[in-house]
Amino acid sequence: MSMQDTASSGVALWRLVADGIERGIADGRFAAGDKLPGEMEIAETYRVNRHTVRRALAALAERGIVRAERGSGTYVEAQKLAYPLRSRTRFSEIVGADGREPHGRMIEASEDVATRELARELGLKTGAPLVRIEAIRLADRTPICVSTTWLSADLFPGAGTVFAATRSMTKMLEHYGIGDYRRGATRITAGIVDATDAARLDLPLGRPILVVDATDLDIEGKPLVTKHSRFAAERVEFLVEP
Amino acid sequence: MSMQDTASSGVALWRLVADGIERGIADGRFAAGDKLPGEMEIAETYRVNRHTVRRALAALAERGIVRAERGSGTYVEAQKLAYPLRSRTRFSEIVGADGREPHGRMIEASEDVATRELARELGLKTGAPLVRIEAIRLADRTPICVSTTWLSADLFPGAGTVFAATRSMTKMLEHYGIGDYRRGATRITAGIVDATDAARLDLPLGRPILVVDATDLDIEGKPLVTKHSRFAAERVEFLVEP
DNA sequence: TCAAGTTGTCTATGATAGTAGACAACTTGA
DNA sequence: TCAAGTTGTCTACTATCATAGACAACTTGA
Repeated sequence: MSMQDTASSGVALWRLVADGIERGIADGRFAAGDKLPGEMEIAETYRVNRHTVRRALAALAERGIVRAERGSGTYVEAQKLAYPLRSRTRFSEIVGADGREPHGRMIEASEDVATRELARELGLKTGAPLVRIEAIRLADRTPICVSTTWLSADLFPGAGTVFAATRSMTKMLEHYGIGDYRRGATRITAGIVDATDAARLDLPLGRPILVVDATDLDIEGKPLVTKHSRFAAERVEFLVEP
Repeated sequence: MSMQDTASSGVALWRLVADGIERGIADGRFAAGDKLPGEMEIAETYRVNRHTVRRALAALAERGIVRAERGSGTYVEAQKLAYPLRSRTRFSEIVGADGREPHGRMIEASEDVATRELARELGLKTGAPLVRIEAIRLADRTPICVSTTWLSADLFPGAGTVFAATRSMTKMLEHYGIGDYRRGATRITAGIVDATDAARLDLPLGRPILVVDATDLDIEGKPLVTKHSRFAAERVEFLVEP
């Protein structure tokens, strides 16, 4: 296939190759540490020029998924981020412990009112005013999860602005005088990524996600925030320790 | 956003715009028959050049999803023709019920002899003389299907000429004294349009077609005609009712 | 009838995408 | 040591992608 003799789909060839290799890693055809086929061999299997393969591998290397070694080969880097689920769960600490650099960014903040479920989680009344924050978290340049966070608009006025500035849930809570907090109940399910999250997580459509619903409590056990997070399943591994 | 100032994702801008518009149609923000915003307005909402919008609209028009009218605007194309598969299936009635005007036209008629399969379908002997009719059916000006019809040359002499004049299978059968008929077995498969049918259906090459093989029977259950029809999949939706 | 707004077409320019070939630099195993 | 195989880099060429501006052709409503 070439761009010259087929109708263009609007998706670059190198992207198709990169997605193919990434899928191979995600579903275990290539394990962490494995050597990928040579660039020429990949080029032949995809019927594509070697330079196009190199473009695909460069994109994967940029995201830390593979690593090229001159003279030797290209190896699968992608070890899943080990994400322990403890009562004290801080994204930045977990990523830092993995030797990677944590980043956070707010996508959107808005006013909302509590549904019955949200009110129960947060210990508020149905219809109580809430702040809803959509945020994304990354390790190095790789998106790990997107999460929707709700918290009381009465207790945390202007929380969206504060979070946008601090880029950290922990620092945002400190701003309101919350020195420490801990994880309450955590529910884990799985699903398929939707189009919006796919774009945010830089995932192809149809990939599995880990869905985590959790509420953080203050030291007295009073609910502070409740979150609905979607993790790229292929980039993270939850560790539940007794 | 432009290819110049952001890291490329490997997905063309026009494709993102086209996907966005298509999603808008799919989730009902634009209904069938609606006028889309002007090209300039779309360009502004997506922060993109008008030519890029035109590329996106061209791709959608190519697939029959929108239709541009010079000087007026770009409109969401009619929804798929709902085509119920009942024992009494008349193209003209189905199209009329959809508020559109049915048309038929003979492309070609020729003498033929029955293969074993055709003979079995029509209750004739292998090698029996047949009339073969190629015809096209349209709703308003949109081609819906092309079909090849075989019927006995002994029972229906000059059928090709009669069909060319009446432009209707029902009227042609009336000419031979057949007042009513009903649909026998119907087999549905799908395929890719070939060059000949593509030209007749005004379809780009590579588009999917619904292939229907069916035999019509008289009121006593005796086979009258057998047909091999190819429907433009993007213009029709079969409804199977219990 | 006419002005405003719409799609269609043309030219032009620069950045990306993809192919092609050649050679350098390096690793591995015999 | 050496040949084979690997990744890295360079040049060259073509097609596509995206932007920009101008104007033609057409529709609509006042």
